[in-house]
Amino acid sequence: MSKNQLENLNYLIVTEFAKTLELFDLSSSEARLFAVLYIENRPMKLDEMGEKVGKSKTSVSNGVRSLLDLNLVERVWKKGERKDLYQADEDLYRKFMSNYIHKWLDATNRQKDSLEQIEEQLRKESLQVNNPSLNEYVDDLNDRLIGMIEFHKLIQSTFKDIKHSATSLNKNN
Amino acid sequence: MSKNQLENLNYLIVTEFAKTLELFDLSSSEARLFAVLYIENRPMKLDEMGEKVGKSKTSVSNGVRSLLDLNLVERVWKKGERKDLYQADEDLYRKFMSNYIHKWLDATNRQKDSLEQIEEQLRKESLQVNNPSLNEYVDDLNDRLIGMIEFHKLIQSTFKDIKHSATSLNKNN
DNA sequence: TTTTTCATACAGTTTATTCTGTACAAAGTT
DNA sequence: AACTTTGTACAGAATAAACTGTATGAAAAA
Repeated sequence: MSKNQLENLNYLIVTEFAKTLELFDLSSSEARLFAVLYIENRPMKLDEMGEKVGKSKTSVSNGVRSLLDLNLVERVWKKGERKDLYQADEDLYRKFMSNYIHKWLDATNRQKDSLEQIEEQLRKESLQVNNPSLNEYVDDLNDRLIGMIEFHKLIQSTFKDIKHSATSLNKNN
Repeated sequence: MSKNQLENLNYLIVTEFAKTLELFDLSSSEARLFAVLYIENRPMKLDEMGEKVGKSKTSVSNGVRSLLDLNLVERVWKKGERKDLYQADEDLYRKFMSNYIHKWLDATNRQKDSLEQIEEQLRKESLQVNNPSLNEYVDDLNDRLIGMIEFHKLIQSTFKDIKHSATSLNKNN
């Protein structure tokens, strides 16, 4: 097997892996960048990454910062090295999955709160409605609100389950 | 409470609900469109929806078709009505969650297969490598591949758990 | 201190996505 | 058959996202 063939395989792997990472709401560039960092398995410089993903240094700099913000990549210090070095977190599952679950739980919690607040407001003000057709409209609206809130609760309970399943999986490793 | 105030609440609810729906990979327009259909709780015509979401008929037509493709909305027939009528599926949780879970399972399965295929290819061809430095590279690459495949397995096992949890939730309703 | 090397802010460009208006074909009405 | 009404294909406009090259300031090297 030639070096060329190996580089080809490397390229394929990066491409496939990046597709999976996009499912976690990374942009395609971010996904590819992380995939490269992960497969190289060593601290890399901006220009090295730029070379590998075929993007400008500015672009890679932005990408790396996103990944840093998401806690998927860390900056590494090496004696006598002037350029910044970055490397991918090893623990794929924990980083990606738990990030993801928390994102869902946060978001649905926030939105459920908003809806419940609206529900309360609706309940309060509906007492002052005498017009029968308006009253009916309020009731309908309230039904729908309840449906939505229930939906949010179900999502949350599902993701809480995942959360537990996820942490127990981690324990077994 | 005035009719105007109610419309205002309605607007707020749609906005909040749409945010949640975007988490399921709907575009913001699709999300808003579904939210409107759901809150109205009745079959709606294209122009009515266009009015409510403030978009052109063409735009709504495209949006509705996307939602139809995703099985989130259905076309409804009504006697003596020339225009098409569409309404939102009632069962939010089942439609959105199970769609979503299957999407994950499908995608990760496909990508895991690709990676395993590459792994096999690597294993076969690596037997013909004599150059020591290339050999090391092959081993490193293989390690990384194994890490990725493991990652995919963990994701799958997590989503299979959710799938069960989700279906049991449904039984209790 | 001067010079070099680096990361990133910024502005402008390219590319991709979303939306609109017109046009047309299919179906309904007269 | 002639005329309306309706949904959507299509092409172009508007908007948003991603990328690039230049410029700048901070830090290291000379």
